[in-house]
Amino acid sequence: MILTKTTEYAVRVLTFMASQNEDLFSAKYIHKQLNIPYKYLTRLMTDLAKHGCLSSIRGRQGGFKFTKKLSDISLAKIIEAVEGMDSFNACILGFDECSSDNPCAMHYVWEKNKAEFIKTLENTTLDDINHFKVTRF
Amino acid sequence: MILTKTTEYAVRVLTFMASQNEDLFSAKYIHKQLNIPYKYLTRLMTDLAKHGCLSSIRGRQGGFKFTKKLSDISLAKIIEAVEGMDSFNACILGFDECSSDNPCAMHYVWEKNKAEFIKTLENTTLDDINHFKVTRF
DNA sequence: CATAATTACTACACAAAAGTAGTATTTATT
DNA sequence: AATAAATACTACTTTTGTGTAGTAATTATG
Repeated sequence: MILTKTTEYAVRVLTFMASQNEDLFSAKYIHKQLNIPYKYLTRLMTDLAKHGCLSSIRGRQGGFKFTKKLSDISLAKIIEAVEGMDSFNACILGFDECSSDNPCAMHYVWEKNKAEFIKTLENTTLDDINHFKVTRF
Repeated sequence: MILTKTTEYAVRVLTFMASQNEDLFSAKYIHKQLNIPYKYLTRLMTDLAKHGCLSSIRGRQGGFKFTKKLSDISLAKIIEAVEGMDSFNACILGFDECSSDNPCAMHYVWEKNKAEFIKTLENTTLDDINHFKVTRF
């Protein structure tokens, strides 16, 4: 597995929102559009709001919206908000410390791919993704 | 998360065995050396044997050993035996089908890294790893 | 002011992964 | 033949991630 289910949801929600020409989105609406379990989704979005990926507005006619620029929200930030980037920064074999000085069996192999991947996650923002071809959320 | 805990164990066990100048290894010995829960380990190793990564020898003085060449056992094979390479081949956002024709939001971003990573997993064998610097198993 | 529609919170239920325990089976040693 | 040491199998327990349910708090609308 690469991303947890919850992170999948988070990315789908945020990229979807970014792709629509709307300001405010209710959890109910997103639930219907993306078919993500409603209650689980509300908790996730509240969480994303707490981590600064979104702003939430309570009460009737409330919902969620971006207040940050889309170009300031990277995939790495989203992942960090949900499962944490440690999933990727940490040693792939689970050792507490792992470095070129004291490497695990996969250190060398994973080193390069990891650096590339993390760089991509850090450099790719919702704004970038908005310019890609995406046919499903 | 990249690899499941069980896959971590599998890689640690096999790379460790490959690094030692021994023919036969008991689960008990590996448990002591690598500090992996004994019962869980025996099940895993039996499983690895069933998938052809190892051969098992029952009875007193029994144990596990390689019968294939180390250069024939790739990381991809090990992962396939435990969690399955689908973890990596499948769409990173969990869609059943995902292609350049019908891409998810991360398709483009993950495409290149994924290809690289999988190629590395397929091309790197226990024999290769044996030639790397590894200080911990 | 009452109601309705929304987010926020809390507790529980379910499922999958990880770990534990006990027994059966096999085979070398005595 | 009996014992000991190993793998093989099966069932159970624990932990974690995912999903469900109900209620509280907030705020626009009538």
